[in-house]
Amino acid sequence: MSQHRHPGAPGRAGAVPALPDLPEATVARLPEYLRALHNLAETGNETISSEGLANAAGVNSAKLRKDLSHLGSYGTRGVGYDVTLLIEQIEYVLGLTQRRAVALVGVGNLGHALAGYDGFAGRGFRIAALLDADPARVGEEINGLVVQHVEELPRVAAEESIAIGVIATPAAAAQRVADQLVAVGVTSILNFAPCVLSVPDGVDVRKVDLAIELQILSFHEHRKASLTALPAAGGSALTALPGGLAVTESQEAIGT
Amino acid sequence: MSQHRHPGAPGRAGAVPALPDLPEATVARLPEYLRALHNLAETGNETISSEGLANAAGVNSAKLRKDLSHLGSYGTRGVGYDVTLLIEQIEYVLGLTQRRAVALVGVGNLGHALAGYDGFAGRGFRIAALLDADPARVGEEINGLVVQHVEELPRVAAEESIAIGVIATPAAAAQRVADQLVAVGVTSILNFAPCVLSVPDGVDVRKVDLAIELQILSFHEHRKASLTALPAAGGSALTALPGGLAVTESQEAIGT
DNA sequence: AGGCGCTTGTGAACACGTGCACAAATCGCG
DNA sequence: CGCGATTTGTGCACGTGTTCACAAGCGCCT
Repeated sequence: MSQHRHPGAPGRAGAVPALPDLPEATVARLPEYLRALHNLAETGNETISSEGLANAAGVNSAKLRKDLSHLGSYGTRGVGYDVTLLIEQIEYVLGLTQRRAVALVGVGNLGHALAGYDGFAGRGFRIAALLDADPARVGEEINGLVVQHVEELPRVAAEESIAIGVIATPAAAAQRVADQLVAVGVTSILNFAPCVLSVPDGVDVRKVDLAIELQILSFHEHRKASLTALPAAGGSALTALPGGLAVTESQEAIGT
Repeated sequence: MSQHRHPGAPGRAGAVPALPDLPEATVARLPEYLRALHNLAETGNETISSEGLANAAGVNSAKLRKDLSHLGSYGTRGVGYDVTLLIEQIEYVLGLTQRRAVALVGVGNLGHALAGYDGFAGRGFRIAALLDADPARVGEEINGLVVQHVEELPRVAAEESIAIGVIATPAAAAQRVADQLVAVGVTSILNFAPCVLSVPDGVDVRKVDLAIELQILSFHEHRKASLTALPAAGGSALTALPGGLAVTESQEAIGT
């Protein structure tokens, strides 16, 4: 039914949607656009200009247009983009038209938080299973799901057709878990453990390391401190100990 | 005091360290190298070749050498890098020689996990304060810290000389918190809320959005599925409405 | 109907990041 | 003491991503 109405099918004649292989940088921004679009839709906007959407997503408008053009975009010159249509477009490309099942391995500190994070359900994902290697944690109920032993993974994967695995274990256990996930057919892994995973070709791994993010910020702090210290030429010792420069430019922030 | 002994001071004559402004991509990898180096140090390695370290960090060895060369690196040809020295170098550049104080705002689901995350303490950071806008949460003790009301931020910032703010609030509150952080002199923010923050120039914001990571993975899943589906040339309708294609190609992953 | 203003889509220049391949440097050994 | 094995540091070519600037297209207003 109504292939033409469905967001997925590009306007072209061809039958096969054949995802254009988007630049990786573009893919990484699409979710951001999607979130901004959902906000706009909720506030009653029917169309949005590239400029407006770019602002909402925090990017350059030319970049946004180029990104959207990659997916054969459906903007109208002089008007902008149809918000609903664009949402459907992007959700199709990102493969969010089906709700993907996620298995979360490692129900420790972070795992608990992830299990309870409502941002997943709202954005196309369903946590289908919680797993842990620690028998003491098996049986615990979190957010309506019961923690199962990680050895149950093959059965769970078969039942739920798991698409994505999330690793929230300590670093020492992560590689082993990754191997187990791969063994049951998972081809996408989100790794929160601070370590490098080796996986076969065809398996995608994305890594999130909270400490790394902080360290990057630390670098910029360090750099800013060394720069502001230079003109004064005063103390290199001070560079290491920024007491409280503070408030001066805070007003600038408010102008939204 | 002891500028010369400090790892930071490059061997050159000059007094001012004057951080070379590294390529952003390099900065983002340095923490990874640092982690790998700490592992190596623990397992008793005194030196490491670029090849070895590159493997441990999951990057190309040429890239690693170029990265290290940017910070005026201290490798020895024919031998490799002195692990301890390199650790000191990188820690200096990243500004980790001083332990930076972090204020965490938003002690909900995720905030709890972050507050308890031991990866911070081990890597140069100290959570100096927990803050929340919800009076019901104020007073709660997490990991030895008592949650304070977010209005206490100015006092806390003055006492602890907060360098970095972490926002783990709902999206609706994030901009307001960011403004407050900026107002007390914080110039680096790690934002977990799914929204764009606007901050004045000179303030760095890094964003971590768990759902976005999953959506990127989802795209690749979708793409992989559409590729394996193509040879079959079966149904475009099916591609657009993937009712339950699922598992078919799962075996492919196993071939290491 | 026609013109005008606005917005998209994109060609082209530019900046940035990556990877190869090799010369220069260092160590260990005979 | 000199030679060969090894490994760093880097010049260069390439690919990717970003930004500008503008022609083409669309709707609205007169």
